[in-house]
Amino acid sequence: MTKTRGVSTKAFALPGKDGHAKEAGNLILLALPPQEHATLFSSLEFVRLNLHHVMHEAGEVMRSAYFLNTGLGSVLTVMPDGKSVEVGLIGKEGFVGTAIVFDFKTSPLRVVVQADATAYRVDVPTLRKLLPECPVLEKQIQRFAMTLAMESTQLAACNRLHDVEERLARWLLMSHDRIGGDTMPLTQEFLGQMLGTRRSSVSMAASILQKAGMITYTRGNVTIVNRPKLAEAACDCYQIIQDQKINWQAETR
Amino acid sequence: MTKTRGVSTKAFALPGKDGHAKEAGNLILLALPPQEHATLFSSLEFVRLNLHHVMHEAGEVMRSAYFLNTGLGSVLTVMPDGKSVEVGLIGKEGFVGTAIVFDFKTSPLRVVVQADATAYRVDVPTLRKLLPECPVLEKQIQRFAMTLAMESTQLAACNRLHDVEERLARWLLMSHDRIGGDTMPLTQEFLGQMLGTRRSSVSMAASILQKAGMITYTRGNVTIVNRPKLAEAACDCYQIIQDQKINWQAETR
DNA sequence: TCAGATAAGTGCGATTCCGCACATACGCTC
DNA sequence: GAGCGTATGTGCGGAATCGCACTTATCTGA
Repeated sequence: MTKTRGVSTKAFALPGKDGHAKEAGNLILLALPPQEHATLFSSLEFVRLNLHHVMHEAGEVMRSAYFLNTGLGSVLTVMPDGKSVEVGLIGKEGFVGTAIVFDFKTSPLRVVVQADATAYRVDVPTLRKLLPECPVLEKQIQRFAMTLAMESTQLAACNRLHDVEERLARWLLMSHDRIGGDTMPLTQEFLGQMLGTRRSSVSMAASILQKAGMITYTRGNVTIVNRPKLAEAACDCYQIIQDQKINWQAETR
Repeated sequence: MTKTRGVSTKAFALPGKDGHAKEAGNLILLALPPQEHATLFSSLEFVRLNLHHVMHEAGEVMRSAYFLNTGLGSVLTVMPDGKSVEVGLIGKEGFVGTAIVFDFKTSPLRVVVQADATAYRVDVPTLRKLLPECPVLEKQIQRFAMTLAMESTQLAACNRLHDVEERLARWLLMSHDRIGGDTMPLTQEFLGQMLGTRRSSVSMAASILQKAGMITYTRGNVTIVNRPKLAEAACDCYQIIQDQKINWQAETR
């Protein structure tokens, strides 16, 4: 596990489905006061989520919520014609199912797993029952929801104003930040859905980044080989989003 | 005042700066229970906001929050180079300053007034002090914040995937919904900032809509003359956002 | 080892949008 | 009503992207 950015890395053990203790990497869980942790404890189920597993489907009733430990999830707006655009990324710093905390039953967004992930899952009815007893948890999820919302507004502008190559570089950096290694399981088709563009546009852009020595890729895998150079190719949006999160993390009443 | 969509239209009087009673059109205020209304009462200041007045500047500390009665506000993501994209609209159904309720001091978004507006303004420190005594208000603002966030994700996809003409039509419909009359004070330059495109692209698109008999416009003013036809020219996003809001309004635990 | 499935490379015409510039038209003020 | 500031119309070449289709490469499993 990598650094946890200012939050205690002291992991605690929770029981997994298979009876083995698992390490919690999720930063929201790690930061909970002991009594809230104790309250949640028995309701969390450790799960492994496969690549492209759909955690929430757009418009459908949400049945589970997830605290990711490893891997990451993509939040997508899906159009009636099937086209999609990514509007947010959720890793171990966050929570999948923010709308639940505001008493909504459905969400218009799809959330899919990128890279195999591990998470603690909780049933929505259970979570609703426990939330009143966990004010810190509720507040943390709410704040994360707003952080995610702000990220989506920046991505909205980025997707409107910047070209594919810049956005691809930006996207790779954002994912790289939340994944252990330098190699990520990605197809160009998938990247097209994230960036809201054609696969062939991704192909051209990826080819340019590869020739420039920033990345290499083979069928279904992208490896970042020169991150600083990749950061130069990305638009400012990457840094803007980073800075925003840092600012907001620091801001408390 | 128009219909208030399922919320009691019984207006209540609040003292204005000039001592005269003003009518509250803001739906959140109207739906408050009497005791919360009483708590807020004396802290609200009736204000008139001029066209293009900046209610919140991106990145700056928020000093006031606003409950709009008439007119509307645009929420914008602003890029370092000055380009901008609209990511949300706030009218009398909402609240300007949602981040405050989650204990954030700043917001990365600019909120500007479109069409002259009237609002109840409250100082941020005062609001923070009163919120613990107003759980219904807090919950309502939080839910509105999420609704706005979901709207922004749909706009993100729309701005990425649809062309200027469709987006312009969509935008005019959305604004028309929240403004009393059919004529709106809009320049093409302003519309370009909303849609994240060049003024001249707006000029071309507006010209097409005018020739098709949907709108007319003169220097700084746009009038909608055939709304149904305009709705046909807009992308599905208009209807999708409408439906989402209706769904979410109905959803309570 | 071969067949089928899936991923990636490439080409092409059409379209949209870009940045920029300049001309024109409108409305306000003196 | 003359002049000025601002809004709008329009044109141009170029760049990015689109939609589509076809080829090539790679992986997988029978």
